[in-house]
Amino acid sequence: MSVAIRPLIDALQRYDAVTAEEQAVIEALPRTERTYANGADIVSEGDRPVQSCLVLEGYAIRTQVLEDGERQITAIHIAGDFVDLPSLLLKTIDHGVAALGPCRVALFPHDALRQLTDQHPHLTRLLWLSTLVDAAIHRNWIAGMGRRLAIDHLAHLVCELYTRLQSRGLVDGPSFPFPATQAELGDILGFSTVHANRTLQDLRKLGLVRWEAGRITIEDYNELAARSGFNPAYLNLQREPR
Amino acid sequence: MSVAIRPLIDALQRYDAVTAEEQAVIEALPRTERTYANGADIVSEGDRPVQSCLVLEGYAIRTQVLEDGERQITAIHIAGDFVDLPSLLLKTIDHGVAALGPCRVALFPHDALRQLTDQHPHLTRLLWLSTLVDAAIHRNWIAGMGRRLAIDHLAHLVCELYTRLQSRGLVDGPSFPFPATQAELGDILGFSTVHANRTLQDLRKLGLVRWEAGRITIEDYNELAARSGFNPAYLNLQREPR
DNA sequence: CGATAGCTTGACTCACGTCAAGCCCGGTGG
DNA sequence: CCACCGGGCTTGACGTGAGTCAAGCTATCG
Repeated sequence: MSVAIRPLIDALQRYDAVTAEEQAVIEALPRTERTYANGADIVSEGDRPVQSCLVLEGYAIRTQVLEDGERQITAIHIAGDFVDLPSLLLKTIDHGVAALGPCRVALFPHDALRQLTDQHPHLTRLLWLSTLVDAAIHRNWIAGMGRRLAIDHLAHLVCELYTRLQSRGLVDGPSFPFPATQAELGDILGFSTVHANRTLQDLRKLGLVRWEAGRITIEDYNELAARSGFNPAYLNLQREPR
Repeated sequence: MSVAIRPLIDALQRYDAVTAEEQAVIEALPRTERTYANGADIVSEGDRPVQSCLVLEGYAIRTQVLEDGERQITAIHIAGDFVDLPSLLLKTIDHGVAALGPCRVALFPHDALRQLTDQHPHLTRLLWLSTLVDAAIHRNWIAGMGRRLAIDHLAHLVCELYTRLQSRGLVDGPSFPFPATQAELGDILGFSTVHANRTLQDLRKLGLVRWEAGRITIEDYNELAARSGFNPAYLNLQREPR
């Protein structure tokens, strides 16, 4: 039972030391576990959730559906990410959360989390920090969408995912699972499905990545990072007093 | 002296009641005031700030410069916004903060803010919330850049700015100051300068906005909001227990 | 062994970028 | 007072990155 929560503690440990007492506080949090199938809604747009959702295994995405029915994915969350923590304070949620591939999550009631923020300032800062890193990732997506060519935007995304997964021990050498279809890749990057396909092929032809059967393999990280200007500093993966 | 800090308290009051005691805590925070000229750097990319910056008057922007020298503006901050609060926890800052037009700010040392987070959980939650609203704004920019036509993306921005300024009492009827050049508008929306100009003209020709001499006047808010799918819910401007 | 979801390709269109020139206006200095 | 300058705005001509439409292909699964 206390095993289930490990991904969160490990994620926070990357930012700053989490004391044994703080770990016990996290492990004592009431929670329920749930598994969602690929594509299932975890939180629907417009809900007022009374609990927050942490990814234990797999991927969750935030999605926004626009007036004309087009969809934009605004964030990708990996195991250890507290996807829906903002709903603790942001009462109105204007986007949905869905499973990308099969996804196991833990749900924490808001009152228990709020109590934690009343009693444990350092843990609160670490949770706050995790939402600030999400915002830093958002800003990098904005820069990519506004100013990068399609191929470099995609290259940057691959570097970002690789680095985030790697920091949690979720990669196999240069390769990691990523169960998105090309239509979903388009929704992530802001491309049409056709253009997502062509851009992927361009990266393949350059010998930079392989992407098949729900798995990405990086063939030349240095070139990917160089051409897309990827610099992992914004992910704040160094341990510092926070 | 206690007047200077009013914009922050007013901003937080929009989210939830701030008690007299909490107001006193904010007013007691040590701080210095500074004024920057149009375009001046407030925080440079790569700095490790030891203080956080609140906008008192005018506008501040976050900017990211890409490998090829192109610039993307990733956020616009108005009076009452705690622009640089993330640097309290996010030790590595991968973007710059600059003045858009003349800008007056207050600078708060990090150790005082950290102490506040140790002692005042409710205030901490409100500050946290303000950074969560920033992230929600980022997600809407992502959706706009990825999925909206230029003209609707611009219309959405105008609605967003108007609503945020209005919630702080910073508009004159349908009109508000906005000292960006068209080149800067392009950097905000991810357009070339030429396209920013043409898109603006399209909005003008439709009779939806006027934009002259550093001032935006909304001529038809309903149509702007309708065509761009603007829904202010994500700004979380209702008072709720947080 | 169809059915279906996902991938790939080609042909064509269009939104937006680039390049280049001209205009307007306020500021500066002779 | 006027010539000059530069920043910002506007316009036209043209190129290109990405979208759309449509079809065929491939793999998986009941």
